[in-house]
Amino acid sequence: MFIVVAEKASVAEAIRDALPYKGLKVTWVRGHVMEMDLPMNLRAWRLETIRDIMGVRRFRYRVRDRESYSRLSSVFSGRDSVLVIATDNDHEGELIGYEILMLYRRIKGKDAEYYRMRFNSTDRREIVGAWSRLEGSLNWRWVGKAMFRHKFDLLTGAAYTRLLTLSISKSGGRMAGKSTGDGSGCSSSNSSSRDGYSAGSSVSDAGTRHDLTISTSHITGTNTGSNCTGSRNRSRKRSRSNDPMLISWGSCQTPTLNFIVEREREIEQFRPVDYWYIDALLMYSGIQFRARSTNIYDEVHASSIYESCRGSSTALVLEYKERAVTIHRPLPSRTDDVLRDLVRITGRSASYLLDVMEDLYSRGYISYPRTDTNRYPRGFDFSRPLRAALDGLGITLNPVHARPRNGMHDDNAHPPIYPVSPYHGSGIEREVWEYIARRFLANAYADDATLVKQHARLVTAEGSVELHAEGLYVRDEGFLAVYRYFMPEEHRIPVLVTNSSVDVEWIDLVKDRTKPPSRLSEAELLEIMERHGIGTDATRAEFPSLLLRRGYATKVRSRFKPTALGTTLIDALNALDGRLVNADTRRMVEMVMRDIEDDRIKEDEALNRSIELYDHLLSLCIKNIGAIADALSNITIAGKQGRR
DNA sequence: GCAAGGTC
Repeated sequence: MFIVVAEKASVAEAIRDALPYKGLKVTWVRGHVMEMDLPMNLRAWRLETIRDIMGVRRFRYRVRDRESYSRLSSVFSGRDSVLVIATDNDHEGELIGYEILMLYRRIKGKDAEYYRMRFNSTDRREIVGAWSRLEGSLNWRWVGKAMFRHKFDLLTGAAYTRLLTLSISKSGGRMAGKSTGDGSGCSSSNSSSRDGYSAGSSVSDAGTRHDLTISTSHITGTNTGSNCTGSRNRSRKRSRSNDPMLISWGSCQTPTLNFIVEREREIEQFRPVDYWYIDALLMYSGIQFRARSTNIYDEVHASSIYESCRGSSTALVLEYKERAVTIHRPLPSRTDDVLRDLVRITGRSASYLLDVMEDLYSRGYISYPRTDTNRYPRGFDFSRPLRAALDGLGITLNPVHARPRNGMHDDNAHPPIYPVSPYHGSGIEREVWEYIARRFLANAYADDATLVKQHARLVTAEGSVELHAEGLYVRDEGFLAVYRYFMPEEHRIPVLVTNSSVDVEWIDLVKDRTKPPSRLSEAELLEIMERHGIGTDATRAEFPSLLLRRGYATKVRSRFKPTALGTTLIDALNALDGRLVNADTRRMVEMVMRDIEDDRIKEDEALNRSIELYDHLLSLCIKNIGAIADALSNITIAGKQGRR
């Protein structure tokens, strides 16, 4: 009996439909089954043990999804069961597969046979194809790189967060206290005989060893609380008023906050400058159009120029030019590009929109929504997405071959997002589906658009002041016909002839001043995060919301403004070492992950080397913690009073 | 009570 385990229920269902065979049982988990945590002796938050965190190399692997864990346990206990790992085809899916394998081999023995099934969509043929080419092993380099990231982020995140949080509570900034002890039902009050089982060496393949200790106390214990695995609750959490103040640090959240603080600094330091320009309304063969001079930064000079030309009733055309500009059709849909556009189009937050995509995916309307790929694989079958898009949009198209414009990104795990079946519903789901369908058509079945930019240079009859007029119109609509989201606004000027004369309707002197850059919108923040490799396509959307919950930033007219707490935190850390706040940490993590994947370094050595630097920076923080804590405490106490 | 990564 093959036991096929998918990463989520919706995929399990698709597999069951595609492979309706006897002797095949499909079940599922819900993302990670296990969660990495610090060993028990470091459970308590204490300043004295913070340095020890960085030295941890044996991790506790806790069961986080008890329901999946016990369901799998009982299925694996069947006498002739053989595991087929059907988690997502990416490194995090590989790690989830490893978690499943650990459990399987605890039951079946350390050499028990298993298979890995790889597919990139829940499309029936894709699944049938994957079943026909099962692999005999996990990709251990993928497991290793995912494991490295988990460990690095846990050690650094826990150490810095505890240091910052504990030191401000020491210096009097602590909020109304919640006990940090047990009583939650989540502790290991029931010590099972299997507690402390070490899985490290028993499931290593291909020379890969992972020092893990499985704690089974959650499974066998009498825990009824749901908050042990409550990631759902976490994201709903709004108020911090009853929590002890938490000052968190993380390789993704801190650089994201830093982007917001940096922008605020630019705005604060901005000094506006006054300038003037000549503005004119002109007319040529019955068509009105605007023209203006370049900016003049001196008031006296501007006035004299204006005085010299204000009596003009005509202007002379010095030059008229048209320039064709090609607007390329969009690339295949990657999560990041799609979210950024949809945030602009719908005004909803990226994390919400990703939920909507997840929902459309699980109901079979679009392909897997978390992808970093914007090129189609060789042999990709466009016919079904095409039918889905045309049907769902009510468009007819003469049969033509797909000729997608491909990008350069490939995560080697998922194809771009494409429509799988027509969605005829309404509301935000429809908006999202429609965007994906339209983008699919625009990319693979439409031409680039051609715009024409017009530029005219004129000179006033009196004073000889040079004026410029700009125009824009669409020559070939191309993909814009099906993808109207960011349609350029047409504003034509008449086609002018050199040396001809145009009428001046009025002429004016306008005063203006240079403006500071605006605060970051969510779309801009996401774009910057992506450019710096902060987060993944699946998680990036979460961080802006997290910063709001932590009280590091607020949203003012849908743009991000750092709070005093956020600014103080960044300033204090940045003063010690820029690497504590900028995107370097993440860049390093990404690089090391690539090295592990390409077998240039082993996971344990990668961890030692990377932690070394952040251990050094930690001791720097500890040396200076007095000043950091004072600055933060002043803010948090003031902030607390301010909220009352 | 920590991170970031999955999914719900």
